Amino acid sequence: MIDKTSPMPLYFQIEEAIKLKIEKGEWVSGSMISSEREFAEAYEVSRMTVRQAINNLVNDGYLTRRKGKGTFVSAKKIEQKLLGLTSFTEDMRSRGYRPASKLVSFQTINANQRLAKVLDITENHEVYEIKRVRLANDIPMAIETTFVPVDLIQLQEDHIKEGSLYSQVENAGFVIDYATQSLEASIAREAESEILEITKGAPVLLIERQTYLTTGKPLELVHSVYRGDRYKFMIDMKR
Amino acid sequence: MIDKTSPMPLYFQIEEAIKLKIEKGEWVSGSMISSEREFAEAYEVSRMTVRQAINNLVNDGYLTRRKGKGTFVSAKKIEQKLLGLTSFTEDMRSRGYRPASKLVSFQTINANQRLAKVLDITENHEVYEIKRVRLANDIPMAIETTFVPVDLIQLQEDHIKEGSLYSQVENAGFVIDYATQSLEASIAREAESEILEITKGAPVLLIERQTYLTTGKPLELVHSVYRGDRYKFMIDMKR
DNA sequence: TTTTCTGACTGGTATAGACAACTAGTTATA
DNA sequence: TATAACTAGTTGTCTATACCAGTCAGAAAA
Repeated sequence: MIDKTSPMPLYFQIEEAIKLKIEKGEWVSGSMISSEREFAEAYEVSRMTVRQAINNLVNDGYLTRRKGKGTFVSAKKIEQKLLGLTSFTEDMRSRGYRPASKLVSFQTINANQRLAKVLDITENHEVYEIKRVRLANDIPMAIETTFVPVDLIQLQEDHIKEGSLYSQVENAGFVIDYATQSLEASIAREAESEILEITKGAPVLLIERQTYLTTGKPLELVHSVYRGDRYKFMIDMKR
Repeated sequence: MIDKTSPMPLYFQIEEAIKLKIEKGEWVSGSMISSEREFAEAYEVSRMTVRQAINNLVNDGYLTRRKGKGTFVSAKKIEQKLLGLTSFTEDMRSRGYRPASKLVSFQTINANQRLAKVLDITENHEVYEIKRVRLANDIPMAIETTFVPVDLIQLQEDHIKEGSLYSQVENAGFVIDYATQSLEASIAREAESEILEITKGAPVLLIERQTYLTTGKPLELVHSVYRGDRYKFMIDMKR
C-alpha cells in the first residue's frame, strides 16, 4: 500500500490512503482511526511521518485530534462550514468587509407547528431561540435566528459565540450528517426592517437551513434574512 | 524572547514572535525572513521546532515557503482572498453549492477612457480582458470581467484558471499593497441578462474592485455582475 | 567572453527516541 | 462504598541527525 521506492513522499502516500478510506465510507464520521504508533508500525515508517500525514488531514478538515483519546474522522467539510458564524464571517471577509456579530436575544420558546415539524419534536416543546445581527463594517447585513431543541444540547448565553455551537455539538458526541438549505428573495417585514435599517417592504434575501445528526434527529433550523436593498460604499483595505 | 520554562510550547512562542514582527510591520510583505537553521540557532531550539512554528504560519497565510530560496512574508490575508476565484469559490461552497467557472472570452483590448484612468495607463493602451461566468450547481450566478494591463504581466489563456493570476503575480515578484471595492444594486443589461439567464432589467448586484501593487501601480480592475433576481432551490448535502 | 561546474545556501522528507499531558479503566486503600 | 493511586493507552512537544532537492553565485573550464 505504501511504496518506499516511489518518488511520492511517504507522508503523502499515507495521507492519500487515509483520505481514500474516509471518502469510500470505510471510516465513517465520528469513528476513531488507528493510533499514530499503530500506523507507524503498519506502514513501517516513523511516528513523525505518520503525524505529518495526519496533520495535513487535520488541517484539511478530514480528521480531528483529541489528546489522550485518539484521532477521529470529522463530519464532512461542507457541514462544518454551515455551522456557527463561519460562513458569514468568511464570506464577508473574503469580500473585504470587517464582519461582526451581535447577540440580540437568547431565550427558550415553545415550538409552533412548523418549528415542531421541522425539528421533529412535539408542538409546544421547548427550543432555544438565538437571534443575532450580522454586521459588515458595522452596517447591519443580516438577521440570523437559530432554533435548537432544548433537550438535545445544553446551551448557555455566554457560550454563544463564534464557532461554539459546533464545538459544543461535537463535544457532546453528536456528529452532523447532512443539511438542506433553501434560498429565495422576499420582502422585509416591519421587525426586520427596523433591525436592518431598511424600509418595510424592501427586498431581502431569505436563507433557511436545516441540519441533521447521524442519529437522524434534526439539530437546528437557521433562518437568515439578508438585506438586499440598494447600497453602495467604498472600502479601503490598505494595511 | 523565548522562555524555555514557560508552559507555552516553544513552537507557539516562536510563532507569536514572528507574527508580531509581521503585524508590527517590521517585516514587510515580500521580504525574506531568517532561514530555519538561523532561527534554530538564535532561539536555541531544534530546526524541527522552528519548522512547526513556520508551518502554522504558512497554514494561516502569514508566510510562504520557496524551496531553495527561503521563507517570505505573504501579502496581507485579505488581499490574497480578493484574487482569483477564491472568494467566489469559497463563498459558494460555504453556502453548500457546487461552484464552477467558465471562461467566456480572453482577449486584449484597447483601454477606453475610464479603464485608462483606473489602471493608470494611456488611452488605447492594451489590456487583457478576461471574462468568466461563475456557476453554482451549474446555474449562472455572476459574470466577472477582469482587466489587467498587458505590459504589467504576461498571461496566457491556458494559464487562466483557479488562483493562477495571483500566483503569476507573485512569481513575477509583484506584491499586492491594497484594494478598494465598491458594491451597488443595478439592473441587468441585455448582454448580461442573456448570460445570466434572466430578463433584461432584472435586478443585479454590481461589485467593482481595484487592486494596487506596492509600486503604486494598479494591477487590475474586476467588474462583477451577480444575479439578484428571485430564485429558490433546495440542495441536499448528504455525503 | 561564454559556458559549465561546484559549493554553499535554502526548504523538504524522514528517522528514532524521549518525556509530558491527558483519558479512561482498574486496583488498592481509607 | 467512596476515594485515591496506579496503569496502559492516546496525542503533544521536542531533540539531534541525516540526506534529498531546488537555487544561485562565483570559480573553473572552454
